Amino acid sequence: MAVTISDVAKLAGVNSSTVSRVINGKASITQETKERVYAAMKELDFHPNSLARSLASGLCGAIGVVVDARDAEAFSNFFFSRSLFAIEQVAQEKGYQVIIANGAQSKGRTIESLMKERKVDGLILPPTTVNPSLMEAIGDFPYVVLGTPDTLRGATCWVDNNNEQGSDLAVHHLQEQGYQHIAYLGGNQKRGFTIRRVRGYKKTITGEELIIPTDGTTENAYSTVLEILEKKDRPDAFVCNDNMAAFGLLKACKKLKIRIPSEVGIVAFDNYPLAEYTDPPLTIVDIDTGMLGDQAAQLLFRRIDKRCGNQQIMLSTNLIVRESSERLAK
Amino acid sequence: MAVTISDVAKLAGVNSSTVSRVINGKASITQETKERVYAAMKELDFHPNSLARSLASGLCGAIGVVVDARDAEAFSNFFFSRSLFAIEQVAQEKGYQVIIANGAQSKGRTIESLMKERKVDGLILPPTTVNPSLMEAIGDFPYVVLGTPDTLRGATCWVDNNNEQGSDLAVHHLQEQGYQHIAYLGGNQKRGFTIRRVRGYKKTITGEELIIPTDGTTENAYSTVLEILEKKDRPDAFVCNDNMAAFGLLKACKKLKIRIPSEVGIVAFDNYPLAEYTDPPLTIVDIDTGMLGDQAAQLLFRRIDKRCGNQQIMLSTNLIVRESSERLAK
DNA sequence: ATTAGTTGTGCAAGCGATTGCATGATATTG
DNA sequence: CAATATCATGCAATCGCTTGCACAACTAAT
Repeated sequence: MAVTISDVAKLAGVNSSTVSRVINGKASITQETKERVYAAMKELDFHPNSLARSLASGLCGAIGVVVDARDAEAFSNFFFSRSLFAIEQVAQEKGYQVIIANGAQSKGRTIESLMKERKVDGLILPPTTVNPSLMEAIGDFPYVVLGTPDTLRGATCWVDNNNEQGSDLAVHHLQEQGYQHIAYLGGNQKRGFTIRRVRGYKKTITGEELIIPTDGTTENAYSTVLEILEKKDRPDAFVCNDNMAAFGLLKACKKLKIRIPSEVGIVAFDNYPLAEYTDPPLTIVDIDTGMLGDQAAQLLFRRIDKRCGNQQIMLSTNLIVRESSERLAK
Repeated sequence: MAVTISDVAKLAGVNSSTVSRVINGKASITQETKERVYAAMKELDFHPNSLARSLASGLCGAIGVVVDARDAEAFSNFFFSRSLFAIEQVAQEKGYQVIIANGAQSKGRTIESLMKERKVDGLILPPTTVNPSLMEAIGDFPYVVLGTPDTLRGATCWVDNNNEQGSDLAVHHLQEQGYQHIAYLGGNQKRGFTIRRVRGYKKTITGEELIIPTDGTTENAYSTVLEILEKKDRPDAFVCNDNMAAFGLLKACKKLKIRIPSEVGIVAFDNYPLAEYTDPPLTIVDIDTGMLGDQAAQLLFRRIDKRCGNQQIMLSTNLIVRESSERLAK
């Protein structure tokens, strides 16, 4: 058996509750007693059993991050992994563990189990899981949605990048650079963030609207856009829903020997490491997923500590201007 | 307070130990009793407190995945995230949680805490953390290293892709395609897997050896290889340590108008989603990170169930032949 | 010197399950 | 039909820690 708190107590010549108090830095304990306890802990190589602690204290010291990943692709999505890194960092500072769980196959049962079986003190959820029945089950359990839910926007607690504003930034920039006919390329038009980006595009655009959906792959973007570029009245600029679409577009332009940025300008959402190294480098609406994760985790801990209720945090996006859209000399 | 096992027992008119046995499917319980208990559980919306369970049973129902990530980049590394996806899947089937922890800043303290504070029943570790003192601390606690440790290869438990064999595959293929002067491009020459890949390259190569280290970025690979390609006696083929190096190489060839695969052949390790869409598409030594995670998790659970001791599992790699190395007509 | 207020520590009752042992009720066997 | 084995269930200890309450010792105020 492992070393317990009473072993330490015995060795230090005190009661186990005193040891507990020393561990948790509670109440007033004589410096001398403290030192005796610490010495005993060190001598016995004592590590408190976190399960027993949690059971007694009612706090489990873990938060859950739920993903909605049908395949490895979605999971390795760098959006997710960067947020996760940030979340883990915040949790570590707080002395919390991070539990990840894929909720894709389970229709809310993953979330329920994490919560009701007392495995976590709080949850970070993907927007796709939000629905009225889940929210009812959650009750006042601390959670934060990472992204804007499609329903219950006002009644839930979430952190998101401002996708509308991102499109606005992109379109404005392209207009300033003198592009006239700006199209929106890519994205599953059913997903919330795409809808919001398209909405921002529509709101800001002055000329003719053109929305070109894709299935999310580079290949599909390539073939789809190829046709469009061959037309006479082709757009002279594109806002791309993601880097995949942009890569496809780059390839199509290369194929047709269309020069970038002089003939066609490109701005893309998301900042893949590779976006900097394409030819030419891509102008990007930077979605700072690290910050997103950080903010979500901070907010979650505030809720766990009962220091706030539902909140909606919208982070603004930044434009990183690179060659793909710089038609005007600086 | 939450619903407890004794509430259920009371409602079902049985003892709490009976309820416990029903939950755990233990011993022989009358069908009728079982049904009464199930009904009571449903009526009260009972969820067993996993903390109390773990404390009593001695099993925590979680495994830990330790990462060694200094920055978000390393963390979002798709190698890691794909493995993680697979690990989570295996764990979920077993009813286990997955705890992730970044051990980068803590010099083994993360691992020690996870293990000794009874937070997990087993650990999946990165090869970089392996050293004699850690192994001593671990003792016979179940763990699996994901990758080959640089030290203690024979005395630890790990799962890895066969990097040497991967290089062998690559070089052989290039030789078959008639390339004569094959160079090895990229990689931090201090990292274990790079060393093993280079070893495989050296072993299989017949002509002149040429090893070109890079700092891992596309940019560095580009500038480094540009110089080399301008020389007269440049290599006519490259084995790239990773996709980043290959992207840099592609860019350099394009710049110098060197045709691929007729003038220069390329094979690269790792299978980024993008590798299929480059121009030309890259021939790849496929590192199946999903399988790696799957095998590691399976092995870990075997160890947790005490069904095996240290084991070393080496998965062989596959070559995915695409245009970048196909000089001969098929 | 008496009273009141701190302070440091011990006692013991939880937290919510699991599980070995005991027991009474059935089933099996000669 | 007595004796034995098997089955279904209850009792109570246990897992290792936290924490409210009690209390003695000491300080400060009147």
